[in-house]
Amino acid sequence: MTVTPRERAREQTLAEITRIGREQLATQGAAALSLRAVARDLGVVSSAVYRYVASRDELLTLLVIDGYTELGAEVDAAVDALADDDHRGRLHALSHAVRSWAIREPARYALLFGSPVPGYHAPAERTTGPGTRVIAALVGIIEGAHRAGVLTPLSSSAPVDPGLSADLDRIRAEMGLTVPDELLARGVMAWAALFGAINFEVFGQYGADTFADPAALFEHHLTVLDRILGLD
Amino acid sequence: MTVTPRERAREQTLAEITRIGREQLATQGAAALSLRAVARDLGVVSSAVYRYVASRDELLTLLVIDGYTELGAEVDAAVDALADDDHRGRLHALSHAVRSWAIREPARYALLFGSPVPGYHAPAERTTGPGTRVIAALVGIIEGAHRAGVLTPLSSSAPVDPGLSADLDRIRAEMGLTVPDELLARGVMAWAALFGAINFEVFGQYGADTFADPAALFEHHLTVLDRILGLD
DNA sequence: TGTACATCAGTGAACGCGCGTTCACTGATGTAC
DNA sequence: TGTACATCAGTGAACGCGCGTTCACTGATGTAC
Repeated sequence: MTVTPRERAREQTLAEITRIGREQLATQGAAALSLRAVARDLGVVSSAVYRYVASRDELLTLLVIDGYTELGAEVDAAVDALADDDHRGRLHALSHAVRSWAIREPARYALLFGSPVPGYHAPAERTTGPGTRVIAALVGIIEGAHRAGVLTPLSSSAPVDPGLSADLDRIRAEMGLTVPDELLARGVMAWAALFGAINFEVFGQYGADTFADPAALFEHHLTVLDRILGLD
Repeated sequence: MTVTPRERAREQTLAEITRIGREQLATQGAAALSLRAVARDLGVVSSAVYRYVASRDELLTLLVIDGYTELGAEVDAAVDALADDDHRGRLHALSHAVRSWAIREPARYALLFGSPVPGYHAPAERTTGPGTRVIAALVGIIEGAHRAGVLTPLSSSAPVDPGLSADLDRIRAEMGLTVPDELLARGVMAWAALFGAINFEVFGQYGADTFADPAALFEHHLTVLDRILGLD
């Protein structure tokens, strides 16, 4: 199984194509991503790209996987840099990692978490794995804190609807969790809230001059996240 | 100031154009919105549309305003249907109104709250007014609950960063509010969390079969919203 | 080591398509006297 | 009420543009004997 020069060249070109795709995404947005433009930047005739990528949708899929993978790696690295029992530290590290990546890579972030690209459907069998790394990390933190018994119980813990409970059972089984329904449901809300806050900031929903220091706002948001999960 | 038949016809055609634009949005997405397609549906030659709309961007702006206005009206109606002192009821009515509209009009929702349309910048002077109706209603509910003294104080109320505090001062002045910094900041997070949850549901971030009953999940999210704001 | 053949990257032309926008025009509707 | 002129909605042709994808091809790189 030696790697031939040809194979190496092929991999390099493919990597170059996704690199150019990322750039295109950044300057034009996903809807304007075009194989012809990629070919131009690659210095090659448009049809040549079809040696590497079957279609425009295939390139989008590569970019989706690429984005989820990079984001997931950064999140995991940030979380793992902290001690297992520093639950709040890990939650904040995760949150900061997502926000930093989103601000650094707004177009790729938009591809993953913004409105769907019209006419494109990501193939679940290829994107689900990389696409669930952040929520997996978040749920892992919650599970750890729960097992350590450091989550302050809710004063009034609302019982969970039976239909929802069935869904949560399945998730718990799939991910090997022990957290109770109500806490798991709060975890989902924390996840949505985190990305909602980042969406608003990255997509400019706050308005141009409303918050001079969005980082300070985000820090406050993190205290709210702690509160949602009972991590305070 | 009588309305001439010509003026009436003009207004009707303009309304027809935005109606067709809404349809296009629903089937194609914002990036694919095209004046030529609108002209086709209107049964008119493509250049005729320019009698009514200066450019494609102008049509997008009309659709943005149209969307914010409809959403704002539905939210206001839902909130105002409840008694002034039913703070939690009003918060839930607002949330349900936004969610219902988003699910009913996913493409228009995406135009307002999804990733920015590449190459298009909404003119702030025309969209800010309609675009702030939901947050205005939300903050109004919080202000009312605060004045009524029904918000349970936080066990540990994190002090707010000075830079953020300055921003909040400005907002408070602009909107005529009396809520303290920390509560106002939580209101912003509640706003982001609400839209984050709706984003995930409408944009399919949860995955195809993860939650069989998203309405039940949303109900639980509302209890978390209550908790964020101290409305429980 | 040398030759014959297979593999594969990249070429160039072509297909059919849709887009935004401009411009000179026709003909109907409105207005001033 | 009737005529002369102005306004304006809509036409049709054209501009220059970019797109995804297919296909027969050339020529270099690799492989088997």
